[in-house]
Amino acid sequence: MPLYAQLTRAIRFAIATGRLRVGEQLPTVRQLAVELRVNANTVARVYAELERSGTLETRRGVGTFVSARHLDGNHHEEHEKHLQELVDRFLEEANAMGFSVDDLLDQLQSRRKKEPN
Amino acid sequence: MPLYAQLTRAIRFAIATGRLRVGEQLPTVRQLAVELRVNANTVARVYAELERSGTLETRRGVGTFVSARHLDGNHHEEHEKHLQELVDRFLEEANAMGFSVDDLLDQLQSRRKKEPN
DNA sequence: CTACTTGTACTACCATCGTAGTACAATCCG
DNA sequence: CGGATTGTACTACGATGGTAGTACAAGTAG
Repeated sequence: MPLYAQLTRAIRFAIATGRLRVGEQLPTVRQLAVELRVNANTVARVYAELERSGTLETRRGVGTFVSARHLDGNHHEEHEKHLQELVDRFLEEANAMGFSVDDLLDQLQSRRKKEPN
Repeated sequence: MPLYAQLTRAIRFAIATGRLRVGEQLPTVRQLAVELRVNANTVARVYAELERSGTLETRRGVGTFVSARHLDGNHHEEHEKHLQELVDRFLEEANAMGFSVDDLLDQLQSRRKKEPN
């Protein structure tokens, strides 16, 4: 998995689990780049993408921060839509492999007990 | 989505839904290539991959056929394993987006009523 | 054996993607 | 204003992936 995708996922996860809170500042593009031994541009792209999707806010000369936008109602609806799309892709793939919705449900339910997220 | 992936999926689907039965012959590599306006090699790669995974059997000079192997017990176990892997990937992605297993279950269950596969 | 049909190996080309390098622009702060 | 800090645009390079072209190999059928 490419670096930028890993980073995106990591930040999203940190926010989703509360390890990064609304308003909190993220490391500077360059700081994080050095720390991760990655080009500054790669970090910048991630920040930019997350800004487009409304999870971050960036102010030049200051830094990048966790946006509050993903708490309002509109964003919740969008989030729901993303879940639906994810499930769509999932179903399609499973379908091509010959699995039914019920198969998936069974499998998921057995996970629920093992690793309750 | 690349041609070879589309084709793979289509064949898998056809077999899973019974539109292609065990023992039945598939079009020749070249036939299908012409029909789909695709290079013969692309079709060949798909056939080869499906043979490796045990869904097809190929006999030079004769043709390619739907294998019976995917009906036996071993293959069922493998199939199960693939399902687990698929669910793993799915869970990881959903997790990175901040969804819990329960969210997914809800979403899936609402699908079950609408499009019963 | 020979002609024909089948799948296959090898190669090369083109597009796309991911990343890095460098130079630029906006903002802050003294 | 002017230096420092922030994010950003542009470019280029390397790697990978997908497809096509061509030539080959294995098997069948007469």
